Amino acid sequence: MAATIKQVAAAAGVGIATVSRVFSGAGPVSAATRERVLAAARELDYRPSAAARSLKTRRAGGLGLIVPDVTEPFGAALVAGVLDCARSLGEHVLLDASQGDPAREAEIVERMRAQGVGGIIAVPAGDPETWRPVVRAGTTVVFADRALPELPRVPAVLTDDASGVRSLTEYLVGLGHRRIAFLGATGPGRPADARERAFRATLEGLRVPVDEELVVAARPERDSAYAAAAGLLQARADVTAVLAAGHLVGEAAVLVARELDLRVPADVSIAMVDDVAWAELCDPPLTAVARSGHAVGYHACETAAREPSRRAAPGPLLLPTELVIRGSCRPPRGRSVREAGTSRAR
Amino acid sequence: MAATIKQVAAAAGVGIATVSRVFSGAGPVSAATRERVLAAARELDYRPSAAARSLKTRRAGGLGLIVPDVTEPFGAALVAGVLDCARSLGEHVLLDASQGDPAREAEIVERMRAQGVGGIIAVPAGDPETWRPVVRAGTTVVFADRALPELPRVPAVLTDDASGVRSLTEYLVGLGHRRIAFLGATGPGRPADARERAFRATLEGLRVPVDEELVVAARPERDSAYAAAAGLLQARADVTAVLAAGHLVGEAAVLVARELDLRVPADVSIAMVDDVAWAELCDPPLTAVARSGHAVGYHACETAAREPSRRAAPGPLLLPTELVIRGSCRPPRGRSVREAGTSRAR
DNA sequence: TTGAAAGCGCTAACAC
DNA sequence: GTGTTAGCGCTTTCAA
Repeated sequence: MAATIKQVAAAAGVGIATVSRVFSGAGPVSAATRERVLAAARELDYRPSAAARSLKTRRAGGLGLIVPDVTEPFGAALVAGVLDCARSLGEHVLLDASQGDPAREAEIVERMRAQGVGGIIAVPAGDPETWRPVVRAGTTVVFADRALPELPRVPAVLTDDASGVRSLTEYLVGLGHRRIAFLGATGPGRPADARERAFRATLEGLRVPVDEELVVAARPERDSAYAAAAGLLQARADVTAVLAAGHLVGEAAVLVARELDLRVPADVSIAMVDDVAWAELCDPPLTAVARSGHAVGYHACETAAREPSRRAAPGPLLLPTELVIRGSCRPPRGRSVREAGTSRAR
Repeated sequence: MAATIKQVAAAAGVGIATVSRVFSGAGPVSAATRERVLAAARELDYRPSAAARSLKTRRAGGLGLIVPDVTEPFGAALVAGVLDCARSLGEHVLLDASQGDPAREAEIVERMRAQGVGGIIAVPAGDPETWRPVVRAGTTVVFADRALPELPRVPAVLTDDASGVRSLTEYLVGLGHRRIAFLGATGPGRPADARERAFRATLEGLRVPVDEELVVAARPERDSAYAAAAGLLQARADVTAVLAAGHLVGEAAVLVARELDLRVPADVSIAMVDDVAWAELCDPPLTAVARSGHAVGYHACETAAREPSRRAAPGPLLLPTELVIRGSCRPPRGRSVREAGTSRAR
């Protein structure tokens, strides 16, 4: 169906090598010849075969992109970032979703390798064994939004969640909160660890005791998030603030508070990590830690395209987060900011 | 780097054709030989080259997917649907975002064709000329979420928006509303036409006059949506209900109502098309027309994979929508549902 | 500056 | 059942 290089060559009255030179941009071709070739090609609707080219050059090109779930706002933004960067690089992208399942991820990686992608950008599902052989085989791999400690040599682009959680925790404590619940979001691609550690560390730094009962974790599903939030808020009416470590638990906290007739922020303050669209639509709008999935994707793609040799020093690239203060947090009932400040001082 | 079929053949002590038979699944191979080949392949970490295969078979495989924006909830769901289906088909997918720009779309299509994809699924940006040559060249094309009237022969998978809007309009009128504002969402991939037409038709069918001043449209950006909603609600305090034809205008309506100190649903009822995550988190939760992007993507992918010959009769596949009633709509002030019913009868 | 020719790794006839 | 062989469309020496 499609025209081949041979037909174009014949039509233009030149050798196939010349046509190849015109299209691959390499090698010298006289302007006149180039014109003739281009005209013939246009006439025949010729389109160089990517398959043949990559068979010959042994690099197929294209970037593989693996995210847990394109439906998650952060994942979608990450994909958009990669797409934007790939576009400027002239690369195409192969996308697949791992659902955070290592077995599925392994399959996807396998297929992408067979496709001959020039590099893979992934939010890794967790199993380092999936990646070790890939890296060893020389395929460029860049981790995004999550790194695997077992593979410190693989470049990674992350958001600085620890600092985001620290800011948020300090903000809450500064408002006067002492009994702050931490709703962790573990699961695929998102072990609560970093965020939870940051929460604990900040509290300790501020000399606020960590109430273990108030640190809970949910799997990344609505049900689990809801159960965790409900269990927490029902059992402990003395909680004055909830720090949700992800938008799913944030959503759950808002819903549970409403169910329990807890007014936000009069009865409980709520804040979360991930500034998703609805944070602003909530009533009151939710204070959140914003992190840019687009930036993560864009930088990951840039890194993947860069020559491995001229890459930045090892260690993940940490992108900043931003604390967006809206109306969902207030000093705990019966205390003003001032009193809170005082009580912190003593 | 990677092992070739030749090396595997040598290692297994067989001819390359045998190895090919084992991996392509075609042709008879004795169990013993197959085992030997598989073992050798595993040993060498052999992976058939997709490039060589598609060069030979002249069908590269893979599906191209073009959406306006992966960041839109509906678009993301559509992508997820395609991914799910492609996975079960054993196909990979090439993704790109057109931003609803025909020129960009044309570029993307061009690249995908060069890649030799087996079919393209697209939410078309609007220019039929992009698609005509593709279709003529014999490439499988399936439109999703939007069809091009100029190309009636291209299979399409759509949601039945007209019926969704009709249900919603009837619901609102049934509640007693007469001055219903329609906030259209035009723009990339989403001409308000179908929804607006359904709105008008339903109103007319119900003998409710259409107030032209209350039918406005916004471009699919937050600013434009907000401006449209604000202009409408400020100019016409007598509006009792807002039907937002998309989640962006829905969001704008909620925000503007809050800004204007309009209580929902006491002062205005609000409902929208597209049941996005925040609809349930709003206070009150928003009544919405749900349509499944996942289903659209899944079916589009199935259609693209099906033999063109054994495809269903022409005409788009219409997927159902569902009216999800929540708390954001109520009879207009000073009227009960009963009165409203009465007034409708007269 | 251009053309001829040798494959890249694989599949599909066709022989055995 | 299995091996041999002829390309698929392209890039890339090497000569001319």
